[in-house]
Amino acid sequence: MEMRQDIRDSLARRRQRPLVLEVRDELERMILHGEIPGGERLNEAALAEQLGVSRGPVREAARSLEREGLVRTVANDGVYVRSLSVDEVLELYDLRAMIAGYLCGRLAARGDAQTAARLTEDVAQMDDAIAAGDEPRYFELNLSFHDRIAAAAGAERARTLYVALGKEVRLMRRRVLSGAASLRTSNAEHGQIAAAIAAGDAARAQALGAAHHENAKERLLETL
Amino acid sequence: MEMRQDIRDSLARRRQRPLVLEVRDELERMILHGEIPGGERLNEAALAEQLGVSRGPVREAARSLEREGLVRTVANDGVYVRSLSVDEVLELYDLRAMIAGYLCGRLAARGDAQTAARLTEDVAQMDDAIAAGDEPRYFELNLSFHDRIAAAAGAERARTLYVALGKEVRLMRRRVLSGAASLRTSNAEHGQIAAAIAAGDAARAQALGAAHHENAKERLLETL
DNA sequence: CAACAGAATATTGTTGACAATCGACAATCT
DNA sequence: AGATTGTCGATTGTCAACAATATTCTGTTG
Repeated sequence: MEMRQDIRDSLARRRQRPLVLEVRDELERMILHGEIPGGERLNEAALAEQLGVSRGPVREAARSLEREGLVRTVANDGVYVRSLSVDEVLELYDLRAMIAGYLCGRLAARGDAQTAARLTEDVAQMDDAIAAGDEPRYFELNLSFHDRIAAAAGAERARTLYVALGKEVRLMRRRVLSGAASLRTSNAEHGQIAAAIAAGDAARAQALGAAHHENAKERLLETL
Repeated sequence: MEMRQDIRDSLARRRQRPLVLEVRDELERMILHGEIPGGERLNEAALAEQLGVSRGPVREAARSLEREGLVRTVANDGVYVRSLSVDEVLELYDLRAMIAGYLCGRLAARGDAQTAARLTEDVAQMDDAIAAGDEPRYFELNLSFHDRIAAAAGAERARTLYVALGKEVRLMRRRVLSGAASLRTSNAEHGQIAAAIAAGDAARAQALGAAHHENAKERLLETL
C-alpha cells in the first residue's frame, strides 16, 4: 500500500524510539569516528542544541556511554571522551581475545551445522576479496564473520562484552596493518576456526579463536 | 516530602557528590539485597519520592545500572530488575573465571612481592576463620583476597569487569554451599594461587585462578 | 611583578511541569 | 457473544527554568 508522503513524514517525525537512544547512537558514532577527539569534554548544552533536543536525553546518553568505557565523568566538571594508553589497548586486546575464544568454543560445542557452513562460506568470500584486492569488502566480511560467531554462540553476555570491547578498542584511532599478505594470514586463521567449529572441537575452536585475536594484538604492536 | 534519613545525611555531608551517584549506589544496594525482586519494574516517581530527589537523577542512575546488566529497559514501559536463568548464571561464572585467571596471571607476572606476602597472610587468616567456625569472617576475607588480586594486577579494565560480573552474579539470590569441608577445599586453592603468584609463575597462576572460579560454578551446580 | 581576593561567566546539577505513550476497561457494533 | 473502538488513569519521555559549582578574568595589594 502506498502511503501519502505527508503522513509518512509525520510518522517519521513522531519517532517511537526514545530520543536518548538516538542521541546515544549519534554520540557513539561521533566518538568512534573521531569527530570528538579523545580527552575532549562533551558540552551538554552545545550537543543538545546541535542535535535539536534538550539536555536531559544528552545527559542520559552520556551515562549510558560511561558504563561502556567510551567516556569518563568528572563530577561537577563534565564527561570527557576517553583516550587510551598503549597498555590499556593491549589489555583490551587480551580481554577480547579471551572472550572471542570463549564464544568460538561455545559455538563449536553447539554443533550448529548451518552456522558452521555459513562461516566456511564467509572464509571463501574473504579469500575472493583478497584475490580481488578489495580491502573494504574484506573488512566488512571479517566483521560479519566474527559477528556471526558471537551471535550464534548462545552466550549473550559474552557477546555483549565482545561488542563493547570492540568499540572501546576503536577509541585508539590507529589504523591496523593491512596488505594482502597479512590478510591472507588472518584469513587462514579464520579457516581453521571455522573448521574447528564445524568439527565440534570446542577446545580447539576456543584456542584458535583466542590466538587469532592475540595475533591481531601482535600485528598492532609491530606498528608502534 | 518524606526523605530517607541516610540519604539526607549523605547529602548534608558531601554536597560535592552528585545525587545520581548516591541514587545509583542505593538502587544497586536495593537490587543486590533483593529489596526489589527480579522482574519487578522500577517506578521512577515512587523511587524519586522515596529517596527524596526528583526523577532526573533516578533516570540517570537507571541508565547507569542498565549497562552493568542489573536492569533492562523497555522503551515507553520502564526499567525492570533483571532476573537470571540458570544458563545465564553459568555463563557469568565462565566469564568471571576467565577474567579472574587473567588477573592472577598478570599479577604473577608483575613480581609484586609485597602483595604476594599479604595474599599468603590472607590465606592463613582464612584458615583461622575456618578453624574458628567463623563463616562470615571467612567470606569477608575471601572477598578481600580476590579484591586484592584484582587491585594489584595492573589491569584496570579487567578489574572493572570482574567487579561488575560479581555484582551481576549476585542477582541470583541462591545461597552458595558453605560448610567447613568446602571452605577448606576452597582455601587450599587460594593457597596454591598465592604460591603461584609469589613464585611469579604467570601461566600457573592464571590456570589456578580460573580453575578456582570454575570450581565455584561446579559447587553451585550441585545445589540445583 | 607575583599572589591573591572577588566578581563575572560558563557549565553542570536538579527540579517540577507538560506531552506522549501504554495497558486496562467500558462502550459500541456486527 | 465476540470483536472493535473509545476513554481513562498511570507511567515514561522531554523540556525549560533555576540552583550550585567550577573556571576565568581582573583589579588590588604586598
